[in-house]
Amino acid sequence: MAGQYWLLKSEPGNYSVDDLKRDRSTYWEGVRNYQARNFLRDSIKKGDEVFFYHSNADLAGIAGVAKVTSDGYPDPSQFDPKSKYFDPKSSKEKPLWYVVDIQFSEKFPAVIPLENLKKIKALEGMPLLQRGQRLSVQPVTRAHWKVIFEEFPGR
DNA sequence: GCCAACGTTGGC
DNA sequence: GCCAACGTTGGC
Repeated sequence: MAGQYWLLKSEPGNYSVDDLKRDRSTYWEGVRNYQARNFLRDSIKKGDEVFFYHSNADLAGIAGVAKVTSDGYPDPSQFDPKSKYFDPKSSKEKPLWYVVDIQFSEKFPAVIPLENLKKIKALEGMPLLQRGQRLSVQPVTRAHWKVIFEEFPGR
């Protein structure tokens, strides 16, 4: 199957696109929502591409692009009592939470603000733009992915 | 900091 | 299994 597209949210105060650019790669730890977990465990595959989204930021919006470099695997932080993501309900035999590895691809010269995305007719129906939606891992259709690059050629 | 929307927990 | 209470997310 051809590569799929996703949007991953991060609070830049916690981990920003600049952090990813510096690190070059990371694993997307700390997702503790079952719907998002299912995407990480079952759906996201090595080779997929993701928008790096800044949430809870001075300027909320899409900040860059990254590439997925692994399929989902158990989130190591859930087993670490010292981690803020530690989950005593999880076990190595039956892990609850998953991560994928991602690699830096591109930082946009300017964040594409959520506000601007909302104005684009062709993006209607995109999960990100739905009222009250707060899923931190979301699928992005190929059509929406393309529209965003077309609408913001210089980003 | 506010608060609406949503997810999770736990008593029954 | 219901649902109120509580906690979290995230835009503003």
